[in-house]
Amino acid sequence: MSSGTPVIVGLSGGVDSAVAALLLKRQGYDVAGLFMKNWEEDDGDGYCAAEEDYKEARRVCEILEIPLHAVNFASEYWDHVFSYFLAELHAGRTPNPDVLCNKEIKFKAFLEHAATLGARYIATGHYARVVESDGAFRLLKARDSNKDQTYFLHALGQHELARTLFPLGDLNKSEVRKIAREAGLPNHARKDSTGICFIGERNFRQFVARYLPAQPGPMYTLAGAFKGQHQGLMYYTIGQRHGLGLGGPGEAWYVVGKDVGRNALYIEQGTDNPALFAQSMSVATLNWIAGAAPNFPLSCGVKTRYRQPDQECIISPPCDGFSDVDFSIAQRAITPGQSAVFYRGDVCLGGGVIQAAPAHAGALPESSLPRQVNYY
RNA sequence: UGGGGUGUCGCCAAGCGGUAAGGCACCGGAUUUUGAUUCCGGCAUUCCCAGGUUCGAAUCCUGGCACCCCAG
Repeated sequence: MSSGTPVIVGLSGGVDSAVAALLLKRQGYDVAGLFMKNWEEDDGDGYCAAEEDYKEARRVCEILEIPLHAVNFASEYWDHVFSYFLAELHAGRTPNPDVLCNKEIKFKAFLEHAATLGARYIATGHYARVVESDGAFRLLKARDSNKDQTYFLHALGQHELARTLFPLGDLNKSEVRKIAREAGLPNHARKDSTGICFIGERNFRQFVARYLPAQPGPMYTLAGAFKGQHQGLMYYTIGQRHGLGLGGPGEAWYVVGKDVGRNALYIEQGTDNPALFAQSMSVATLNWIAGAAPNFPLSCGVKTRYRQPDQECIISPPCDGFSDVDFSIAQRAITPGQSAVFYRGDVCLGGGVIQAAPAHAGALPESSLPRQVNYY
């Protein structure tokens, strides 16, 4: 069945996508690679990271003896991912651009482009699994629980999963590197990439400052005590410790809230400060991978951030697009703008964007509640 | 210019004659396809200044200087 089926693999220059291509080829697919450049470097680092990635992708294709296509989705990336990223930051929230990047670029622009090239499937080096039964596709966590990336894939749907292969879903990272090494792939020991996808690892504050100029403002405790100046609300996120510059007596200080209207940052002391914990949250822009919403109330697991163990929760029926999610155990630093992703065992059900979470102690001033941003 | 108190890393803060704890902040690294969190490492040859006593002082003595409090 796989024999001769045309597949296009998104090649980043890293080990994972290279091994994905290798495995598909071994399985008999008609494999071609595609290198995406979605970000125009202009920060004068001397050399261009994308250039290096492209070279690696080329070398991989030479060894695998497969063709390599290249495409530039920089304008799509800017319009559908980065502009949202900036708008959310501007609104005092903490966006997850990679979730949107998957939805809008890798599993949309790329998927459509691959179709025009004649591909039946696209494939990536994501650690995740797709399983089909009776025509229904389910997204499952990767076998390597340490590398599972379903968190970033929760915004996909049936249309995308039906056309996607994740060849690494049953492998551990160490096995992937071993396969790469034994196959003589030059990038077998290349360091895992981090940072925003296609943009790369940056000093977050310096990077954001190029698009959203610093607007210093006051820092207050929830009781209203002035503690100093912050550099700009967009540079901080809930639960953040560093960058406040506050020494002195007592425990470390953490961000517990923002007030965009007053340009004020709220802080409290101690990693376990009650103001950092919430028993529930509201989630919007929900996507259900199955294509239809489940029955509510739904008892399931949830991640409020990448690599967090699943937490027990109950999802209430949506109302005007918002669902309340109650935790069994209060959660720390629930952050508006971040993704809440729901699971039942290994099955990723879908997820949405966190809107707000009432903290245990010290309700923030009303004006500090983040406003929702429309972006879909 | 009477009395009392205090001056140790950017900020808190141990030490009270034996050769400068710790925390916070900051910097670097690890972890990480967001942002965070977390973890590891670095961070005062020097204790307000100047003399003195002592084998040896941040710790004792003398004299300055600075700040705080209470009285005027």
